[in-house]
Amino acid sequence: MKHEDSHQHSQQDSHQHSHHNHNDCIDTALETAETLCAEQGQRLTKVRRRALELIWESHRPLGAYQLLAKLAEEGFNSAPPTVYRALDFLLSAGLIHKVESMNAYLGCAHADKAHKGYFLICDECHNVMEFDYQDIHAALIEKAAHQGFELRAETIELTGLCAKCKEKSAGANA
Amino acid sequence: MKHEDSHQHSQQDSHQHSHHNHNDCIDTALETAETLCAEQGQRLTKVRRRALELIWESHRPLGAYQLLAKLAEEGFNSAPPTVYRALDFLLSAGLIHKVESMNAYLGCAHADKAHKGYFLICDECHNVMEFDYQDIHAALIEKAAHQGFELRAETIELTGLCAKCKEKSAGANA
DNA sequence: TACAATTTTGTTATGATATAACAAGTAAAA
DNA sequence: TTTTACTTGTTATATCATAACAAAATTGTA
Repeated sequence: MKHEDSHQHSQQDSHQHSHHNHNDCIDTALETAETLCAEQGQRLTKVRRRALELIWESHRPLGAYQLLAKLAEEGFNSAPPTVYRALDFLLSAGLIHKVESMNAYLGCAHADKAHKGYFLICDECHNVMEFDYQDIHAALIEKAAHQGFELRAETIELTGLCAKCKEKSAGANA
Repeated sequence: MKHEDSHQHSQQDSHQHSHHNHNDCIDTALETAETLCAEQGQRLTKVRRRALELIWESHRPLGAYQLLAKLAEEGFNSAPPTVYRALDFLLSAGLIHKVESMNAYLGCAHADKAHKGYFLICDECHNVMEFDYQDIHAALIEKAAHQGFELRAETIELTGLCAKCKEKSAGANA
């Protein structure tokens, strides 16, 4: 069974933002974004670029209006279409994912790879891990095809308890 | 590879409701609901029961406000909490599923079986098939566990083109 | 450059989905 | 029958998202 890459967006378990530094991820993501947009003749404008950065800077999936507030603080227009347009752009460029069950948006860690967004979402700390699982993808395609269904997009969102929170709650019970 | 049951909720491909008769499904679902609620000491009140029926009568996942309108027509209270309370009850009893990517609700065809709702959603006709796929379920549990994650719930929503719509569009191109 | 075409952004308004909070009613248990 | 738990009514509001059209910026082209 082939192994898959995974990406933990946060290293903390409280609701506060803090010193966690994943600047490398952010830088990489932004560079990838620049490259992809350039290749495809897409314009990564100021507001789109900044929206993408802010999404990456968040340790958790970010709601549209949370993002809008951050943008507004920085002098961007504060009307909803501003943020939804940026989100639409980033989504269709494959630079972010929408977590449907949270109505929130998350930076995509492998925008260059043409993949599906599979997520593990912790009920407790609300951190989200993205994972890529080729076996499941293949099985779903096969399964759909078996019913004559041509698969185009997948929403795979798994909720439960992450390792840290499981440990913590076990500790609390002991 | 083991096979799984599936359930096609609609037999038509237009947006209109019509003579399609899945009264048997509805009757079975309602009986199951009665039984399950009785067993668990839950009260399937008038509005909850009627909400469940209306969801089943729909050929597609039903939005909360669509359902609310139908209930209101029949003399039930027309304020949003009425419908959301009924939906919450039915969801937690496992009698319906929420399709997150559509913000809509669907009768659950195997409420008695304790399963996950996996869906195939046609982009064209918006019909939804529920399917149950033990292999994928097992693989997901294993995959999550491998990262120390304890899985509690799964949202698996696959979109694309159903057999009928694929046929139709092929016909149009010929 | 000047012009047209295209894309992006600004702006106002509204639609769609969902919940908070507290009062009143109803059914079940003691 | 009184208490308790649960369910429903009611008003208000929070949250998520888009329609429609005007203005500005960018790009392509003569």
